[in-house]
Amino acid sequence: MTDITVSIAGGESKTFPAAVSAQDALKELVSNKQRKQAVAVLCNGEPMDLSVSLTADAVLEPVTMKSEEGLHILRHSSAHIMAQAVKELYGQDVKVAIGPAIEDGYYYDFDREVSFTPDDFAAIEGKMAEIVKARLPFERCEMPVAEAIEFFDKQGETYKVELLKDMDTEIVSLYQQGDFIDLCRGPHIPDTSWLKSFKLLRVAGSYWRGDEKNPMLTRLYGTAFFDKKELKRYLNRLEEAKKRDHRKLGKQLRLFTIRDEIGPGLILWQPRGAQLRRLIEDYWKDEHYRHGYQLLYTPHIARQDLWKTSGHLDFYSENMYSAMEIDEVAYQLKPMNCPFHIGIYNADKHSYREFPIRWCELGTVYRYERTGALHGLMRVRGFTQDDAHIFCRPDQLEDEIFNIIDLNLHILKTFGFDEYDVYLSTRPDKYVGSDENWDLSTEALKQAMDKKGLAYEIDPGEGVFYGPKIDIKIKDQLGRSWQCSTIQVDFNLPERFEMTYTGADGAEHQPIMIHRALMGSLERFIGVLIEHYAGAFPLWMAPEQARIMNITDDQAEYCKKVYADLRKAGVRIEQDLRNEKLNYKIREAQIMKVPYMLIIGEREKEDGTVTVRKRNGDNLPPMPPLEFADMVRRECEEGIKIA
RNA sequence: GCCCACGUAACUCAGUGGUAGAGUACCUCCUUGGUAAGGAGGAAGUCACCGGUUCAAGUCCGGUCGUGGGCUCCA
Repeated sequence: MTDITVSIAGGESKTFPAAVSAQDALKELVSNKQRKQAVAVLCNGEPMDLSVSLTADAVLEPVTMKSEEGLHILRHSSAHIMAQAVKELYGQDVKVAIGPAIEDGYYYDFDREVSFTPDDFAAIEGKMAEIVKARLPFERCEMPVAEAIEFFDKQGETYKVELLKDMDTEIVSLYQQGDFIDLCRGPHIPDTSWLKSFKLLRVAGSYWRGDEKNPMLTRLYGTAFFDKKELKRYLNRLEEAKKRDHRKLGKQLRLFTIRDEIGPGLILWQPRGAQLRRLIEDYWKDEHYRHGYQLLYTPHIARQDLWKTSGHLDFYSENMYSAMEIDEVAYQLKPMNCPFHIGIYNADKHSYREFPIRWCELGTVYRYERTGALHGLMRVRGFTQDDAHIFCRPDQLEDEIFNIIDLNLHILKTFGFDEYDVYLSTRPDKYVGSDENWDLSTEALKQAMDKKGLAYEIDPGEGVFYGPKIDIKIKDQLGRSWQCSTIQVDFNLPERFEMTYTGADGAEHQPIMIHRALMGSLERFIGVLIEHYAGAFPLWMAPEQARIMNITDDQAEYCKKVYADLRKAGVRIEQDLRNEKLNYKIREAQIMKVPYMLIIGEREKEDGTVTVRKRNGDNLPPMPPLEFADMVRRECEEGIKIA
């Protein structure tokens, strides 16, 4: 055992006997210097896999360098170094705003007359490398807010001044490396040389404090890692993710297209995409029927008065398309399906004995989205919700929520998603309905999730004004999480539309209404599916399950017969009988991610068989065509999970 | 909507003021080849749209539309 020399941010170091643990050594070093925060430890000159951060209460929290928190600290420091580089390069032209670490990296917002472009990256990265090489220590100091305001005001850093003015503490901490001093809570790496590998990634605009009334700043995004290999792995992952991008695959696999002459945010489903969608829809409808739902169809427009009654004109008009006049009456495109389902409810008188009523519809709605928000299939202007409305009595609420969650998770699982983030959004400041009802239904949502064993976070005050809700987000390959499922209790519409049922007591009561969508919208869900499977869909939802191909023209007639037989047997098969080499045909089928290729040469023709090549390159022994059809059927049945 | 970048053939992209290009796809011909691209030829573009600068604009400037990365919002 050798003695250990421990160094911390600011450059202090001390040698301790080997018997002292690094943690204790550090504690002593830190307390001696009365530092409130420090991070990272150099032990005998080598980085140890340990760092610490001290909270204001001087509680020592060891953090491994390789941990999320260690990485976070590194990236935060990298943001400071980037800001220093920018200030050194562009000096007085630039005001700094804020620069936190985020998932996968960090950013820093700048205010500059001329925006940055990726062309500036090389210069900034070069300057950062110089700063790293200079081994500048990160030094912490504290000062009263008033003093800090004066300090930053003198330098014209108006954003820092604004931040300081909003702070309710008396003392703030500043961090300095080289000549660059930034308002910061810390902690940071001991000195700039700790930043071994970093890269600027992109430039984007963002509003000061996220408010579009504020000035637009230029945001530089970057990332940093403890070693170059990890950075490389990260950049490779970004490349991989790009290859899975549903917009790229959607084009390559001929699933959907968006065209200027049709309009932005409006999806055209090509035959393969339409096939995929139909398979999903069929599965969805069958599963809903099995779970006691009834299917509805409703129109796309309704009289404007309907939207007045529903409150959409008051609360949602920004998202609605302008009215059209039909026989001197105003009509509007539907942004939601609910009022139509309520129309169906109100067409009859109802008894408590009918409940729960579960009505579902693949309902296409149109919502105005700002051009900058549109994104492939993920964010569009016309989309089809897998909508349902459940009408029930208060005592049925919890069971119904449970059933919905159960069906929800089951359907997500069938599509291969078993990881998601779940949020429970509670009563906002402005709301309708009684407190009693809110408490009752929030409790019902909680109970149902607990019963299902579903872990969730609470989003306080984020509920819709008409009721609490559960949101389930699934993550795509780029790490973005997409809200798909949503379950919302509604106290508003039953009231507005004067919905009633006759209770056991013979009196009229108001039903509880639940809105829910499991996939959210078919567009978004299919977008997520494309990225999830990188376009290589499981057999049961593959638009083209098999492609038959001949080696020479001599097998063309046999191929046509097998093709016809397999189509009749329910296999989604296409044929490639072109005068091309087998390699060429396989390559094309491979690019289109067709699960099975049926290869037909003289041997297969003689024996009346097909040779099956799987998408992964494996071959199955030759088999009669109908045996292949059975195999496909069995594999599909395994894929479609029925609950 | 806002900031930045981009828009050239069906697709992927080159082309920095002087006669519109490549690869793939498509069509024709040759080739009949057993597991990821055989060969030759042909057709294909109002360089997103509108306006301006210039002897000359795909290229420079302005506007419009669209796309991408973000901000905001959301299924």
